[in-house]
Amino acid sequence: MKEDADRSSPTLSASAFDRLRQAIVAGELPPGAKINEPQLSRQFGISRGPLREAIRRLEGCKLVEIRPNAGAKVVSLNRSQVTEIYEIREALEGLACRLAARRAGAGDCLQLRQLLAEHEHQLQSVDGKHYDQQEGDLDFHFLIVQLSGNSQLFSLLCGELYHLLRLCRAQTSGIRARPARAFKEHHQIVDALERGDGELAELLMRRHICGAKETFLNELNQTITPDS
Amino acid sequence: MKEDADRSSPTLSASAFDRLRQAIVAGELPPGAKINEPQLSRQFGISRGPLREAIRRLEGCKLVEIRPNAGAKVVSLNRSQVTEIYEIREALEGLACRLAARRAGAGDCLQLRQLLAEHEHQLQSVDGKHYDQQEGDLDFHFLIVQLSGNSQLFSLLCGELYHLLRLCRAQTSGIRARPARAFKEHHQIVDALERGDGELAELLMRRHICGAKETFLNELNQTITPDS
DNA sequence: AGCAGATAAATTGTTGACAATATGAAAGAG
DNA sequence: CTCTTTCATATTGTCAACAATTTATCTGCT
Repeated sequence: MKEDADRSSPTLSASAFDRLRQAIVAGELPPGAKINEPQLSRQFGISRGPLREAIRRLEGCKLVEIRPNAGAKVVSLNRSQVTEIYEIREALEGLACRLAARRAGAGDCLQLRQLLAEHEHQLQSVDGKHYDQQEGDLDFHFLIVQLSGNSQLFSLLCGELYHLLRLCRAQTSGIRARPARAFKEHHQIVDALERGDGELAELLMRRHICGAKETFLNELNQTITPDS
Repeated sequence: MKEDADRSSPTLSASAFDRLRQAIVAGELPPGAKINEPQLSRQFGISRGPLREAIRRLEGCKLVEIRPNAGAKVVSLNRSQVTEIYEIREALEGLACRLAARRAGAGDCLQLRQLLAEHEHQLQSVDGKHYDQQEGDLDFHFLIVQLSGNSQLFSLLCGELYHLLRLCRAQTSGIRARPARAFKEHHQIVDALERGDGELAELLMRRHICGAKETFLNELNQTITPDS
């Protein structure tokens, strides 16, 4: 949580929302952490009014839980809840892929390939940056959701679910498994998109996410086990 | 928008949230309507602080759109956006059905049948109450989502999407088509759930929602066409 | 010592006032 | 007459203080 002044956001409430969300998904405010309004208002140099509005917006993203008269806490997800999120993600990104296959042009697929190439390059050169590979993975999925053309789906996945996923990932050690396999699967998905094969693209994406779920659950097992 | 004092909610903000959401999904605050803070705060007899918090929560439900320094408006969905929502709903409720088939016991299915019987009875007796049939339809879907056991899915569908659907329905004339067909499809879905056939239950639910989408889009065409 | 209840501190909920911005109306130029 | 500019109004954004509730601390009793 940096103490920098303002991120040139139109309103203090929006700025606080951005900063808080960033702090949460980065793990600086770990799951279960209490949201202390006086402390944060001092830290951000703003009043409690806009801060509370930001917290209510975070509640809408399901990143914090508010208990009346007892304040807000960063949401803490146990294994079954993480599984639930991956189930939802599988269904929604499968849909995104099916839709994207009908709308993606040659340029779109090229953009996807370039993105994958960049990530592959970053991974091969600097081995210490698995962290970025994580964010890169979301970039890929982000782009496909955008290609789907379904704006409601976009706001659901990129506005809520992906942030929840980043929050979950911040809980684990940060050591990523199976980057090579993920790249292969990503390319296969683009293959299907290029052919306009929505059915296959959906199937591949669902499998890809299902595998990611199992990988992540294994990582959770190897991490400390508070189970929240 | 009733002027009654308070609905015994723990906090004024939560109370205002409930009242505003109800007013929106009931069509009392129609799509595109401006959310006037001074007016509503007078109307609710509360200060603007908790009211603003309620509005930020409504934004999280996607029921209002906030433009910085210009206030909030009730969201207005055009045909393509409604289509997008139905696409998402199809994927998510398909998932819900598949999951519910694995968890639903005999008692759960009986409860579903009873619910359907009640609705069928209401429909046959009082013909003027198509309106309730609408809400009853959501009750059925609500129960299935609950049976899925996926709490994240529940909060997504019942906390957000269903309210959006009710908002959309308030735009149309209120004259419901195809109640008989819907009942038949509902029963077929319960049939599949009873047999524990998740694949079939998902397929039937997806078809059911797809049909509901087309019906609704036709109703929209017969209504006035501002297209927002 | 350990626990129950009372007291004090801290935090959340709420309010009304002030500042900044946007909306709408009136006046003036082309 | 239309468009632009200016000004008045209304609304949003923010703040600091107060009230209500919860949490923590400290007694006093068994």
